[in-house]
Amino acid sequence: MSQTKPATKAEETGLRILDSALTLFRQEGFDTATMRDIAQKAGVATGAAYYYYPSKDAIVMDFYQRSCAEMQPKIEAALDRANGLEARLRELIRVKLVHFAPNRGVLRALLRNGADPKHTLSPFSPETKAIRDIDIACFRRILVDCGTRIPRDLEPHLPGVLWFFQMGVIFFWVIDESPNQSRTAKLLELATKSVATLIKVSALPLMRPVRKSALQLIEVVKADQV
Amino acid sequence: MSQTKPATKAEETGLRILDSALTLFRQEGFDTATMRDIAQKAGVATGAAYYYYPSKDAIVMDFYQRSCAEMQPKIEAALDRANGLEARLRELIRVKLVHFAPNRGVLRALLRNGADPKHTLSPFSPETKAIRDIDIACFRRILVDCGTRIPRDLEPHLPGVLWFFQMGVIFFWVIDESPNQSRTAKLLELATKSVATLIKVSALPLMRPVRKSALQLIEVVKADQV
DNA sequence: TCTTTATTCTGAACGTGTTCAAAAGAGTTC
DNA sequence: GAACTCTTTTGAACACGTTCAGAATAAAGA
Repeated sequence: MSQTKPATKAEETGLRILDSALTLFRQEGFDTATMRDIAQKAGVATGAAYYYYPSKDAIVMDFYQRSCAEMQPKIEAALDRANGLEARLRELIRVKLVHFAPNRGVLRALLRNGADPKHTLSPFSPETKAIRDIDIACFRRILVDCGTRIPRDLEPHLPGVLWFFQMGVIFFWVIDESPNQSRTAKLLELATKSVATLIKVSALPLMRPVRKSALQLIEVVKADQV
Repeated sequence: MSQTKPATKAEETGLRILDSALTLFRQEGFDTATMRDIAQKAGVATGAAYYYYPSKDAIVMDFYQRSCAEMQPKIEAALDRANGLEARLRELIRVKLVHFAPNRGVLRALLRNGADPKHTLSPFSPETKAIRDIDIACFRRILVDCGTRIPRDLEPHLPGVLWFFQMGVIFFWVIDESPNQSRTAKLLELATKSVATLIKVSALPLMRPVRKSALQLIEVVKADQV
């Protein structure tokens, strides 16, 4: 599980706690696995876990941050491999789902608190801003030289909107209990196609008023996610 | 707060617990108010609260159910008052926001677990199905004689989609910390207008393929919300 | 080497939601 | 009224996340 070499002893203990936690989360779920279990499995006292992580949620947070870092190269590869707006969008999201797949239950704990930006977890919180910015940058990269003309007025907001769309898909995936999450696969297929078409169509001169309305909406929604 | 006459003594105790809980929830928030506080304020032992409510969440659930029942007449009035698809949709949602306003924090606790249908709370859970069905029926009522032609293929699904849209607005409202939730007001204005336009446009013969795509998407998403 | 300081770890304790065996009432039957 | 059932109420106890005063260990300076 831990791919980095443990430099110091303390660092090694921290990783052992993280690994124990993730293993238990996978085996019995986030809620069932107790901090006492995690500490015991890591061979330390209960309190030690709190020396490394300020809370149980913080473990999930750390997992999330590490996952996003690990994913970056895979995402680069996917974007090189795929051509065109639709394929790139779909593959980018697919990479994330595949990467998170073994820890789907852990991710559920992360998204449990929905979009409440006041909660530490939640992809909208200030704590996750750094990750969010990197993420959104990926969506900006999707758009350059993708073969689809992006309307000037829409362009600066589109990465954020696509990121939001991605969050919707991930959210759906996390609570999707169909065998092998096949419904999410279908959704991803259909939804990316629709999104790509929508963007293409929105570039038509006739669609200017529609774009205007959409932009107004985006403005209102974005106001707090500074 | 309690408007119904307490028939039996037990019923009266139950209501006292509910009232105490809601008062404390409003005063100090759902998390800060403890079951011990609630019981004490109601003048009973801690365990008594659990004789009437199986859990702290269940109190919020009861509040939600009662609220929805109380709201029904107000909704009827709003639908009589308003004409046209857009106005009806907007007023229906506005009635709900106004009614919930004093207990916005309580509703936040309800929506905290997002869309996880496995959680007892959550507007998607089996426990809330009854309320959901009544709610969706209201949106069906919006559509009849609203002056807008609804496409045949879209018509059976539209009430559910509008209900979902409403949930989105409520969710936004619950986490909206702008003064007097003015951002939600703006969002409601813009979003209902867009939705109404979208429905009108979707009726054009030219839009048949777009409708098809949308319907496929709806099919996939609806599969679990039996 | 022997202090002194900083880091790492311990385990008891707190407050929380929740459970439960048993007590207290309230009705009903003889 | 006494015995018996059913409903209501109690308060101690449990498991959990979390805190914290202090012990153990490591690092640094004399």
